[in-house]
This record gives sequence, structure tokens and C-alpha cells, in this order.
Amino acid sequence: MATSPEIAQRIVEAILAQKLAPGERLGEQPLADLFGVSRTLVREALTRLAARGIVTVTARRGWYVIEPSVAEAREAFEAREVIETGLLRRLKRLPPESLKRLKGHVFRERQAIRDGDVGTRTYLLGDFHVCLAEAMGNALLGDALRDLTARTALISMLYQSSHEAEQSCREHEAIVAALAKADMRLAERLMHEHLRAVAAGLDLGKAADPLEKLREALQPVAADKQSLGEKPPRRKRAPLPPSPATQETRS
Amino acid sequence: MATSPEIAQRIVEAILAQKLAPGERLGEQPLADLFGVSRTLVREALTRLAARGIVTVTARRGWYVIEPSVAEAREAFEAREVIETGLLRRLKRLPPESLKRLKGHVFRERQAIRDGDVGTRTYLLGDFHVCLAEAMGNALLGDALRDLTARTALISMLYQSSHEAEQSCREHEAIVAALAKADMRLAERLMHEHLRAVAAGLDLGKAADPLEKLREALQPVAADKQSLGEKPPRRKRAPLPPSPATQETRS
DNA sequence: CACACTTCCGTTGTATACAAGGACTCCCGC
DNA sequence: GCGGGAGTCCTTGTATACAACGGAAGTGTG
Repeated sequence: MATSPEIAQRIVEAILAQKLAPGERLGEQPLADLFGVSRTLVREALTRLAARGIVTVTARRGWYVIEPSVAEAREAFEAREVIETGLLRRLKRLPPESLKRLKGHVFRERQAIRDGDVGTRTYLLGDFHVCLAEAMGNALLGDALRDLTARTALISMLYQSSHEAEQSCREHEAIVAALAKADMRLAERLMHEHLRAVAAGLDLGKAADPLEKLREALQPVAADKQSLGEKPPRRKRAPLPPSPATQETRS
Repeated sequence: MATSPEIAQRIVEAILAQKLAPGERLGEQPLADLFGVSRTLVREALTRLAARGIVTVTARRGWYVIEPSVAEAREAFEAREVIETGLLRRLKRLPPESLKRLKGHVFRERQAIRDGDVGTRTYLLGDFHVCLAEAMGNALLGDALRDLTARTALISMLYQSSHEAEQSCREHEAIVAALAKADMRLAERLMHEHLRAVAAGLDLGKAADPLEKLREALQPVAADKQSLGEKPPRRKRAPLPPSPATQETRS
């Protein structure tokens, strides 16, 4: 008894709250039972998520939450930095009501941290960036950023982020404060540093996935593929033991 | 006899080549007949495209190619500028082989222009930006840019772009030349000007769609919606007489 | 003649049935 | 004991059937 956008949203939220780990299996039938609908709707939801690069399907094996490679992790953070600092750079000032919403958001972050509500906390820390993008008047980039944030959440699960929620929240506060003073230059710099700090908290060196090196080594040489409509599948799945995945936070 | 990614790709290519106009109807059954498959696969393809913001579906009425509003057009160009100049700004230099590919691309642009091959020409002019993003080592933003480019193609059909293909190609050449000299600052500035020029060629003033003002005026007041997983449908369809839509080019 | 109501048709929405392929296990042979 | 092979089960892939809803046209009435 749920529509397919609802199902997709629930899955994204679960990822954003780090309740779904990278590589997790998403069987059609189990989900269908869970939501009380037929496989058709589940499939539609998963297809949507696949188009957004959040899950992958390998033929007749199943649907899985993506496991970003080190290279993809780098791309994701780069993309976020490009978009978020780029938006701040072009912005003159934030409308007062948007500012108010952001302040409210940060307030709730702090609340969730105080209450020890890990799911909500993680979710809000990521959502801050989406809110910011939307507050800057670009829903398009806001949507793109939501997907990137989901990716980042998965990355921080995969590569054992050591970045503290507390610190992230403080940095968010600083950014909002800069925005309140309409000091865009400062806000941009703070954002830059914030993202760098989060990325730096990752253990991208000798990756969590022991197959990483093998995979990169055995990659086919870059062919002369012409870029076209659909994203080609960029890598295969790797087994990966069911990770405990219950540690710290990003964003 | 086609897979669903193929179908989606074909549709995107048609849009990129401006062979599909904004507001165009995409019936499931006709497409199914055309591709020799059942509605299921067509539906899957359309669902993918909907997730990428290229088509919309209104319940029991049908699937339609999006018709970006003026506000959305502005957002799309802003997004492109943020992403493309942002990438250039962070880049030190382009690897020689990427540079070669870009040069080849521009060469084919020129060829298509000379041959008067409008479809290919339009397609290549848009694809240049996608190639550039990928050449800069970020496939993620490349994909995002592809969708934005499709959007831009639709926008230029809707708002009667007066930007000449010839000029776009020349500007692309200039950008590639700057990249060849590893003068990133210049490349960034040229890209900035290029995008501004394309956007400026649009007739966003008193829009092609006479309902535009009404629509904006009657929009519900911005509620306190919390940003979440799925993009909410942002506007309704408007009839729009089957546009002749056979004029100039963007990118 | 105009307006409203009703009926029909065409569309998408959802579920289900069946096909196809892969992985896992169990068994047999060595 | 170990390796290989066959069979079974479980998964997704695709098509089809039917339901639900909206729009348009036709008809009847004021």
C-alpha cells in the first residue's frame, strides 16, 4: 500500500540515515512484501534509483546499494565541492526567510546530536547541504546534491569516516553565521574547508575493500567510447563481507 | 527488440538533436509498437527519464517531454555555469589525450555545420560540454551535465534561441585552444562568456508560453515543505500549440 | 441554440503469469 | 577427501490481462 515514489524515497532516506549499507541486497519480492505491493511497483522504484545512480542491478542476480570505488568517492566529493562553492560564489545574499529555515535546520541538527538520535542526526547533517542549495534558489542543483549526499553517506560507511557529527554541526553553524552576515566569500571558504575536512576524514588510502587494487589494475584500458545517452555500468560488484557499519558520520 | 536503456538513450538523443520538442507526447503503446517490445520496457525507459527530469507523467493522461518554465530555464543555465566553470577552475591541466579527443570533437562539429547536418550538429554542440566534463575526470558531473544539456536543448526550442551554431562552434574552439595552452583562467572565462551568450540568445522576456505569467501568479505560496528523497512535480502541463520548432541552436 | 449529463473510448496504473538464467547444493566418481 | 557435474531453487526479465480514471463526443433537455 505505497506508491513507487514513496518506496524510492524511503530507500533514499534509509541510506541518508545510514541504515542501509553499501552493497546491501534489495530483493524485489521482500520489498514488495514489506510495502504490501506487487513487484511491479518495487521495480519501478528501484529503476528510478538506478537512474539516479544510487542502486545497481546486475542481471538475474539482484539489486544492490552501490559501493562507490575510491575513484568514485573522489568524484563525488569533487562534485559536491564544485556545486556548493560554485553556488555560494554566485550568490549575493540569502533571502531572510531562507536564512531562517537554515538556522532552524542547524538547530534541529544540534538537537538530534544532543538526543543521541543517530539516524536523524546523520540524515540532517547531509540534508543541510540540500537545503542550502535549494535556499540559494536552484532546485535542480538541490536534487543533484541530494543524490550526491546519498553517495557520500555510503562512502563514509564504506571508508570508515572518522569525521565527528559534532564538528560537522559546528561547521554548518559557522557557514550559516557567515551567510547571516552576508559574507559570501567567507561562507564559500568555510564550505570549502568543511568539505575538505569531511573528505580528509575518510580512509581512502588502503581501502576498506581489499579487492580495490585488483579491480583498478584489471580495468580495461580506456577505450575511445563516445559519450552518449545512458550511463554505462562502470564496475562489477564485489562480495564484501556483511560490514558491521555502525560508526561515525559525514557531512 | 530493444532494451530499455536503449529506448531511453534514443529518446535522449532525439531531444539532444532537437527532433523531439518540449511538450511532445510520448504514448506508451506507440513507442512499444515502434521498438517492437511491450509497454513494460517502454514504461521502464520513461520512468528512468522521469527520474532524470527529462519527461513527466501526469496520471492517466500520458508522458510528455518537459517544458521548462522560465524559472527552470534560468536554473538550468545557472547549474551549467556552476558546474562547468567550477570544474575548469579546479583543473590544473588537461591530459594530452583528452585534449586530443576534444579537438576531434570540435572538428566533427565543424564538419556537421559545413555539411548542414542539423541533427548531428545540434547534438554535437551540446555533447561538447559533456565530453569536456568527462575529460576533466568527473563522470558524475558529466552525467549531470548530459541531463542539463538535454534540458537546455528543450529550452532553446521553447524560447526561440537566436544563438548561431557557427558562433557556438567558434567559442568551443577558443575554449579548447585555451585548454591546449593550459591557460585555465582563460578557459574558465571563455566558458563563462559562452554560456552567458547562449543564455542571452534566449527570448525569456515575454515567454513563448502565454500562460507563463498566470502560472507563476497562481503558484501556491512556498510552504514549509521539508526537502526529502523524491522530487515533487513542480508544475502542470499546458496545452501549447504543436510548435513549428525548427530553428536555431544552442550550446 | 446552448448547456449539462451520460456514455464510450483511450490512456496509464497495477498485478500476475511465465520465461530465462545463475548460483548453490548435493551427489557421484576418482 | 576432493573435484566436477547435474539438478533444483531462487532471482530477475518480459509480456499480458485487467482495473481505474479522464477526456471527448454525442444526446437530451431547458
